[in-house]
Amino acid sequence: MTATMAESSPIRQRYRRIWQQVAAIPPGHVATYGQIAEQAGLPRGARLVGRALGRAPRSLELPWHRVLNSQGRISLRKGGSGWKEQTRRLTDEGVVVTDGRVDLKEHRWRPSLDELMWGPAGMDLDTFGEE
DNA sequence: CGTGTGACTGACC
DNA sequence: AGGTCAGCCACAC
Repeated sequence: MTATMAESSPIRQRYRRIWQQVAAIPPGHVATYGQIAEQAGLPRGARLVGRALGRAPRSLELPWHRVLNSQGRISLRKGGSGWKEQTRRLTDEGVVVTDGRVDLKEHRWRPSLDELMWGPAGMDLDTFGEE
């Protein structure tokens, strides 16, 4: 009972919606915390996105490195291991990163209406838990 | 239950 | 461009 309640708690559902949106960011593109929050139906939930990423199960293998702040900058501690890892992952998929900063005008993901409503074709929603 | 703390943001200066 | 600040919301103490 207790476990079931925790699994379907409101906050847990919000996390799953956030994880789904992050998983939908195409390689070579980026999104902002605020953008992911909005697409997940959580306006003003940018901080929650950061928290959700930190709590995401490793098994989901989320492309967390494609999420940047509103200025297109990496939000992890500059120069830290996470910062370097994010820079490397982005660079590896063709995103130009200059001193922890990405040009949103060039790399920002702009989902189509269909993607916003149904998610990218072929995405397995079951991975994120029951809905 | 009050306080402080962030993988945040937009408004101001 | 760079610094402050008040909202923001879940969470740790």
